[in-house]
Amino acid sequence: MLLQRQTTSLRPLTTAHLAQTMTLLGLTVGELRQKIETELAENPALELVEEHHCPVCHRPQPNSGLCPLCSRLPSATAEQPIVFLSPREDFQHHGVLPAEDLPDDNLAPEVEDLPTFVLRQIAAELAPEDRSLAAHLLNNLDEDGLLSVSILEIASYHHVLPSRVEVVLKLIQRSEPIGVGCSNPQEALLVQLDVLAETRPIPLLAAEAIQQGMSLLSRRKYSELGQLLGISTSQASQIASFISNNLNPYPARAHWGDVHQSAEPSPNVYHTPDVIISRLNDREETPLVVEVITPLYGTLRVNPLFRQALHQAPPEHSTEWHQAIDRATLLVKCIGQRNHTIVRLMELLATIQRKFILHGEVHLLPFTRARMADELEVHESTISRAVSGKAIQLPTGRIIPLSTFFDRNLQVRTVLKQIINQEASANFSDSQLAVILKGHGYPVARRTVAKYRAMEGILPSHLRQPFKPC
DNA sequence: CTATGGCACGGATT
DNA sequence: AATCCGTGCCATAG
Repeated sequence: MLLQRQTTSLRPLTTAHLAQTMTLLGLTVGELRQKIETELAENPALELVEEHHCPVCHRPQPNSGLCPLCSRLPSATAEQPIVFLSPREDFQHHGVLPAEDLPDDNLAPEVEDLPTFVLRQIAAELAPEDRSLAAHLLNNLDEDGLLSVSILEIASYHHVLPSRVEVVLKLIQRSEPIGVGCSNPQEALLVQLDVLAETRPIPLLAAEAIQQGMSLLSRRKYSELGQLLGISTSQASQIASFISNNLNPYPARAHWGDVHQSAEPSPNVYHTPDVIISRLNDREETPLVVEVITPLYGTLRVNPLFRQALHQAPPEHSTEWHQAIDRATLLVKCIGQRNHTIVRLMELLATIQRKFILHGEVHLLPFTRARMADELEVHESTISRAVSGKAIQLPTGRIIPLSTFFDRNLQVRTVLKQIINQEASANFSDSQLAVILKGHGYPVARRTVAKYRAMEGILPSHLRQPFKPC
């Protein structure tokens, strides 16, 4: 107690304040934007200055002159990714990157919002008189693709039976992104599971796990989940990993597994991408364009006028004003630091995993955060923070967790999947698979093959269908 | 006897 | 320090 007091009083407020660093690295764009917005509202010393536009591509950017992309374009090489900060907020759910990214490219990007996207899919099966119902439903989706009104509300508004609304809703839920229009994540998962079951075997009890153990599932209490379902802990966690690999509780947020530990009231875990990677054009030998998304348009800085006015501060507000300045400086500095780290991280990642980004999971090289930390000469935890909870959009439009880049066995698992899919008549047993994998350069134990199978939801050999749909 | 799943341990990773 | 991951050994099912 006494000791604590001493240490706190030892530090003079002013310098301690400035030396401090905020933990911004671990935040996603969405979280960071919230933080900045509240800070902006509360702190008069903070100022958001208007952005400029690049004369070539008209993309908004902090400085005048050419934007980072356009200025680096001439010297771009295929191996070296172009990484820069981008204020883009308007990504598309299923988005192929809008063409505005390519200077000289005059194609207007076809912007389609989620409601129209879904409506187009179901149009054929939709009775004309139900069109307004569908429209009403689709317009009440929240940003996660979940329905924010009740069926009864809609029904009574349109003077129809709830069952009719349900029919339309079912139609919606079964279209891409599968699960849109469910009223909660749980329901969305179940619909997805159901649809998935038509094309591929799914683990037993997966549905039960979602129905009964949703809260356990999201808190990663696998042993309790196992007890609930009457199965072992490892079985439970295998089901969990299947779910997080293949299903998505927030349909509009594209493919993004990893049920995060933070419990119920934080829907922000699933979010818009923090980084978007695209290719410059369709040719093979092009540099990757990596956009690290910034939360706001414009640049954040300490208001110079406020700083000038500091001398004339009324004495009773003097310290208060100083603190405001300090806070603002700190925030600006930390945001800069955050951006810097992420940019460097992405530069290296995009270089190393170029093949993975372009050609898929088979080409993912095993690479640990520790190694990355070593290369970048930062602490391991820095990388961990930078990676965790963030999402990245690949050139294909898929959104995946950034942590996938450090998935140690994804590569082997995909190869395994391929082998099993290609297996002609006879199904390989786990030990056979182990031998084959060894031949491909992946020495794994038979026991491990079994685990990978389970993770991918592939049944044991004697239960597998001899015919592969392809 | 063969193929798999459960459990648990040790080492790597975060 | 906590967690994840690959593996070996044993039990069980077919």
